[in-house]
Amino acid sequence: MPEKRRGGLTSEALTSLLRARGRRSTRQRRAVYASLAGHADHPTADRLLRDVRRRVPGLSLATVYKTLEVLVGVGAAGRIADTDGVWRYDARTDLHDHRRCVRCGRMEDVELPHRPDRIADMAGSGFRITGYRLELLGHCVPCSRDDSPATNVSQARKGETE
Amino acid sequence: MPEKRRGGLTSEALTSLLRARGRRSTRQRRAVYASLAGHADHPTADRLLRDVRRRVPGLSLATVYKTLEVLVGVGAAGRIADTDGVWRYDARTDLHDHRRCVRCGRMEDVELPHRPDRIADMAGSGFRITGYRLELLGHCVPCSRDDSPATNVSQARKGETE
DNA sequence: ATCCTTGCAAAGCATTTGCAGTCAC
DNA sequence: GTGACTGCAAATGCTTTGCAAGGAT
Repeated sequence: MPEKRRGGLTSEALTSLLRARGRRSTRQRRAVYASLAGHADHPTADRLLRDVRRRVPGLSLATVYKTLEVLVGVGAAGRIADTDGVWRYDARTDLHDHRRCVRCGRMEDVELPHRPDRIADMAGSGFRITGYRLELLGHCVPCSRDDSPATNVSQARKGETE
Repeated sequence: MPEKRRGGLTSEALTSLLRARGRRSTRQRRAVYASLAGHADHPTADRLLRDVRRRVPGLSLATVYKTLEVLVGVGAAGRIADTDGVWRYDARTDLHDHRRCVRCGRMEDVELPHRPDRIADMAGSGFRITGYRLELLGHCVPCSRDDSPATNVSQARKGETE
């Protein structure tokens, strides 16, 4: 389902960005970025590997991780700690929130009507708030059709209590 | 700093709860729970091990994990996925939010004035919201005194982009 | 021709699991 | 006495690291 550009940088823009930061533009990096930008959800490194390998056969998982670190470093990607302890990546680097399906583990962007600055008031007793992280939990559209097999149940293995 | 009961169940109440659920009340379980209930922050399994070992010398990390699983199972504790991918535990099981110091990694409870049901409106396009997770990020009081050495910098190692 | 990147394999961590001995009931 | 629990050690799964060979500039 992915592979369609969903915004993000063009291949050339990515190359410029990398060079501007003293990093090289390689086939692997362009391909990983293209795949990431093509995902509306927030793929894990492993997911990206399987995806990109169709175009770059020899690609290794270590390279995916190293590449993602570079992409995050130059500001072309963001890294999100999922509640199941796995890193997820995102071609969007602006502030936004997420929603995660507790059944299949899928994580998507959400546009909240009010990105509250009110949050700052929530501090309390001297804590100096610099940001926050909001994750909505629930059931995504496919998983709401209750009996259909979960898209990717394996990703939902560890639940969170709270 | 910890070891003072901060609410939570008495030793007897914990024993009753465990028995009611068909589990046994052991020295290890009571000690782990007592330590957990004595923490205002949200300790990791490793932190609890170091803490409880002062009272129960031979305690193993595996037992701490198994115990925490049982405590969560009987509703005596909650488990929170930290943004650095490490599990943290909490003797509070009611709904509440957290704030985390981005410098020392310390995570504490926050009482938000409005535990919004507004959140439910944030759904969008068929996503059925069942809950959410809000984590305020910032600098805790000790870490706000900028030059003081961080309480526990090691816990802050992995940052989050967003 | 540099020296940054890649891919492999091995190492690191937090967490989980298997199993014989031990303890709560 | 029995079966659940403990502690050790080994296994797991994700991520990182070391290093020789390869590729971008």
